[in-house]
Amino acid sequence: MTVRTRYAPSPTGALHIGNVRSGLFAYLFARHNGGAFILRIDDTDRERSTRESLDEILESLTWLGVDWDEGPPDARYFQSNRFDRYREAALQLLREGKAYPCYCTAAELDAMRKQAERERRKPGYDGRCRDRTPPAELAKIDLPDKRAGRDYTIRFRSPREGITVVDDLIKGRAVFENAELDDLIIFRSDGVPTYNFATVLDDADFKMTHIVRGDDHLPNTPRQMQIFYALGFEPPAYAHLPMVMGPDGQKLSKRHGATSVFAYRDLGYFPEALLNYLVRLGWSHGDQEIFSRAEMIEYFDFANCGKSAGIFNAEKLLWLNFHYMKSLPLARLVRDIKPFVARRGGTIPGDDAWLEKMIATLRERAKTLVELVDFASFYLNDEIAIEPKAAAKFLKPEIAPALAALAGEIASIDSADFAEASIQAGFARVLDRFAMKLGQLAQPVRVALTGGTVSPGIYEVIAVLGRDRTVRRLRAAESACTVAAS
RNA sequence: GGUCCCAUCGUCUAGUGGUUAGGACACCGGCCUCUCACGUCGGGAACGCGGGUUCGACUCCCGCUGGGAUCACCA
Repeated sequence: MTVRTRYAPSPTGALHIGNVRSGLFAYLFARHNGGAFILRIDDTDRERSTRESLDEILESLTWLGVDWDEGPPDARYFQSNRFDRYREAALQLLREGKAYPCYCTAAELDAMRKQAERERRKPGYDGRCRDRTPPAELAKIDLPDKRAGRDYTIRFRSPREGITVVDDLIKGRAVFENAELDDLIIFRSDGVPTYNFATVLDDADFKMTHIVRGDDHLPNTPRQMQIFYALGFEPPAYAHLPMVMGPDGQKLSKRHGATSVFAYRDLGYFPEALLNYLVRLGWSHGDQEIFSRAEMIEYFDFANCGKSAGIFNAEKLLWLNFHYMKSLPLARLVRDIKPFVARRGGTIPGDDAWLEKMIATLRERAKTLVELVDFASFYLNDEIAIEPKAAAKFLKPEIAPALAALAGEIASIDSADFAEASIQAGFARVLDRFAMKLGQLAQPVRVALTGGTVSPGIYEVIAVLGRDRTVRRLRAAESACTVAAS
């Protein structure tokens, strides 16, 4: 039997990284087994579902490179297009006496819950409408339709005796008393099926073999299995992944700051880094930390998934991003950095080959693309601002002659020969003439060229900056020294 | 509160009855050095508690404690 897994996000908000990790694991399991990965859109809640969220989900997965074999844009993979099927199945259950209409109003239900809570009983539905409709009438019951005056809900008649066993691929065996499962609503009074019902029917119709999802769904599982049975299907295998928590130990949510895939993309993270981070949160392969997509697929299995929740560690993600910053091909970085430069309204004073050289000097100093562009501003902009503190410390009158001399040396280098070696030779002559150590000259030059005291190696900076801009900045710094003196 | 899940350094984890309990992030220190980084070398840091089982438990069982999830006409 070929493995078929699915990822079924609902388009009611951004694609959350805790959530997308479940999708990733489902994806890896399918790919590892040469099976199919299906993307399904759970949009039964038409009030909250938006086109923007759908686009964000699709774009996020594409950016991450998590590709699906079946799913959008194929209309069949949207729950909102399957209402006829849900109605048919619900009617079937009604006819067979496996479901029944419930006439309790939302307000009544709410009151019942509060009452149960006061009396410290379990807050579930007590089943008061379970036998209200005689079996003979059940087959004649129609689905809810408010406009036709049928504003009741349809509940699933859950078995009250026995047990339901979930043999989870990750958590092991969990046994539930059926008496604990109340009769859940499968059709709302507005004629819309609920999640637990639609999901089961989809998983059955699309022949899912393995349900991979967060363990917050574990309590739902016995109910869903019972619906599978009632519908005449065999439940799939389950793999419940532990949750991803925020630093405070609570389920990761928006209030923990950046949590969406888009947020990390816009912060200058690489999809490789995000994927690598996510795959190691709850899964391991010995001591290995760095995984290519091919390796993830090759090694992934549930046996090496942990059972306990993990706390999202932004610093480790940052380190991974840094790792990819240092090791991705320069051509790729050139491509990736452009939108970030554009976003700052900057222009690029060179071609891709020049950009590569620039990035090469910066990549081991920047952990994200945003940082990279920040550091690159002295390369990218014609005008630089000199930090006052740096100027006060390094651009003193005494250094002016040496700066002038260096400007002359640099200016005299033939453009065909303009590289680190010739630049270093120019430095050596100035150092010799003024009897200075490199350290005494490098810092003032650094301030003159970059505006600050921190930068890549000074020869590299000059090589990338180019002769003319270097000379111009050197001369400007020289006069700044003189002005400060007078 | 009921039900279910979970428990190794601060964090992510390796470990599957006998190990000086390993790695990674973060942190601290040395080296390298034109600054900052990178790199490199080294350091501190963990088996929640109590009972069993066993010649021997981080590993198996039970209890406790702690943490989490879930109990919607949301998904």
